[in-house]
Amino acid sequence: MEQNLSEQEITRRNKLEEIRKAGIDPYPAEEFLVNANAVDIKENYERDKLNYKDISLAGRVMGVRDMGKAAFAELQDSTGRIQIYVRRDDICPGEDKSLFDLLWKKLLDLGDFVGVKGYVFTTKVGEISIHVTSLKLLSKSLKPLPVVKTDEDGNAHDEVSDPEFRYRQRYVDLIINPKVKKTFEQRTKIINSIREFLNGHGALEVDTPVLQSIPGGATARPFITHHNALDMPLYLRIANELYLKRLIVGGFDWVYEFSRNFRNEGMDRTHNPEFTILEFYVAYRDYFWMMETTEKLLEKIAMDLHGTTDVTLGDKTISFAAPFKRISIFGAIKEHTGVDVSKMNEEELRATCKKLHIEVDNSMGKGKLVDALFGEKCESHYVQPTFIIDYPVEMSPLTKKHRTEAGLVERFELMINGKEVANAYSELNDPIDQRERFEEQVKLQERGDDEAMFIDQDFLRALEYGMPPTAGIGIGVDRLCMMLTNQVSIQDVLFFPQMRPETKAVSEEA
RNA sequence: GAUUCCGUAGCUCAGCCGGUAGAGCAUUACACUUUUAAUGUAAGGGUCCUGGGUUCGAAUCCCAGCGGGAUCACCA
Repeated sequence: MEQNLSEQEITRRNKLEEIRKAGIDPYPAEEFLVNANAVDIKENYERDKLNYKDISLAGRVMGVRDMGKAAFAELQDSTGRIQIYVRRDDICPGEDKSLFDLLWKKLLDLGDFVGVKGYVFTTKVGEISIHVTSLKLLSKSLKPLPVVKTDEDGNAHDEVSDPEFRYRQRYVDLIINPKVKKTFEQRTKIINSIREFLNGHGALEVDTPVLQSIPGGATARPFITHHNALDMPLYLRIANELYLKRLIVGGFDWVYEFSRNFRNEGMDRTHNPEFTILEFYVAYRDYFWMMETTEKLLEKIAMDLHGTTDVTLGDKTISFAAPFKRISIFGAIKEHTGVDVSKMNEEELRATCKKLHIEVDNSMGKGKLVDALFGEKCESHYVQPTFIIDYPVEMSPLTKKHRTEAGLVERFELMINGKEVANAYSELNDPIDQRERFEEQVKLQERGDDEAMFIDQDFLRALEYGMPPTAGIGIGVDRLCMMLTNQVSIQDVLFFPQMRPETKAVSEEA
C-alpha cells in the first residue's frame, strides 16, 4: 500500500531511522516502572514534599519550550499534564551530551512517549514541575498530533472542532480534548453507580442472547444476519425483555442486563444503530414500586457523579431529587391540548389528531394515535424528570392491564428534558391475555404496521408455566449519560459512533 | 430517505465581485540553562474532497458524486 506522506510525516520517519542509528530502540520492549502521576504530584507535593524526591513517570510530550541548554516541556499521562524541566548537564552528566543535544533537541517530537525519573520542585513562577535526571524514549509517534494550546485563562486555542475528525479518530480526540476524556470517564462512573445500586439490592447481572431467531420485546426494525451452519436467518436483538422475563419464570427474583440493542432505523442526535439499554425485572413488585426505585436510582447516580441532585443541562438545571412528578398520559394530553381523549374511540382520536395538524394514516391504531398526540404536543414540555403513567392497552402489548382503569395498562415512561429515558411496566404475566395481545399485533401487521411484534411461542410457553407478578424497566443508558454529562449528541457519549466508511470501496484506477 | 449548510497546509481558519493560494500554531535551521499560548531570526510545506461542465483562464460559477453537521421523517 502506497501512502502519501506529508512533509511532517517524512521528517518523523527520518528521525526514526536516526534514532535507530544512534543505537536507541524507539519501541523498547521492557517495562518502565512508574511510581507517580501528574495529578497526584500536583495535588499532594506541597504537603508531602519528602515523598516526591525520587519519582518516575511516563507519558506523551505535548509541548516543548526550548531554552538552549535546558528546556521545559509538558508531559501528559492518563491523569493530566505536568511540566518537566530537562537540563542538559543533568541528563548528560558526562562528556557525551548526545542524549540532550541529539535525542531531546533534534529527534523528539510532540506526541512521543517518554519515561522520566527525577524530583519534584516548584519553579520561580510557582509551577510544580519535575526536574528530570534521566530520560528514556518509550515510543515514537509518526503522525503529528493537532496542537491545541491553552492560555492562562484556560481557553483552548485551535481546538479540533471538526466532528468528523473527532468521531473517526476518537483516539486523537481523547488525547487532545481533556473534556472529551472526562465525559467518557463519567459514563463509566454512571454505569458503575448503577451496578453498585443493583448489586447492593441483591440483583443478579445476567447475559442473554444477542442473536435471536425472533426479534422480540420491542417494536423496531431489526438487523438481519444469517447463520451458515444452521442455514437460517438470525436477528440482532432489538431488546432483551422477553429473555429476562424467562429468567424470572426460572426463579430469579431480580435480574438485570446492560443490553446492547440494534435497531435498523434512522440516525440523529439521539439515535445510534447500536445503543445500550439497562433492563431489570423484579418479582413480586409493581410499577408503583418501580417508580420509587427509579427515583432512588437516579438520585444516587446524580449524587455519585456530581455530589448534588441538581444537574446542569445546557441552559437548564435538572433536579434529580425524588419524588418526580407523575401524570397520566391522558392528563398530559388534556393539559397541553385542552382535549380529553380518554373516552375516545379510534375514529374520534384520528379526527382529533387531524384537527391538531398531526399527520396520521389508516394503518395507525388507537395506540399509535395516542402516541402521536403525546409525542407531538406534550413530550417536549417535560424538562424536569416526570413519570407519564397509565397508557392505553393498544400501545403496550407486554404490559399488565390496569388494576382499576379499563382500557389502560400499568405502564410509565420517564421523561427528562423532553426525551424518553425509561419505560417500565407491571409486567403482563397472564399467558392467555399475552397470546391475545400478540394476536392483536399480528392484525396490526396485516394492516400495514411493519413494526408490530411477532409472536414468540416459546415465551408464551414460559408464561404458561407461571411467572410471578413482576415489575420491569428499561433505561436508555446513552441518553441518561447525555443528560448527566451535559451533552446534546449521542455521538459524544459513545466512543465510536456509527459512521459511513471513510475510504471508497472501489478504486477507480485501471 | 428529504431539505439545508459545509469540505483550502498536520490543526484552526482567511481567500469565493473568476486571473493557477495566505495567516497563526505545528514543522525545518540557528540563538537562548526557570519558561509556560516561551521568545527572536530565517526557511520549507497544498491533487484548494472527487469527477465533469462553462470560460482564454475555476479554490472561486454550474452539474453530479463522496463525506460530515443541522433540521425533518422513522425511532429509544
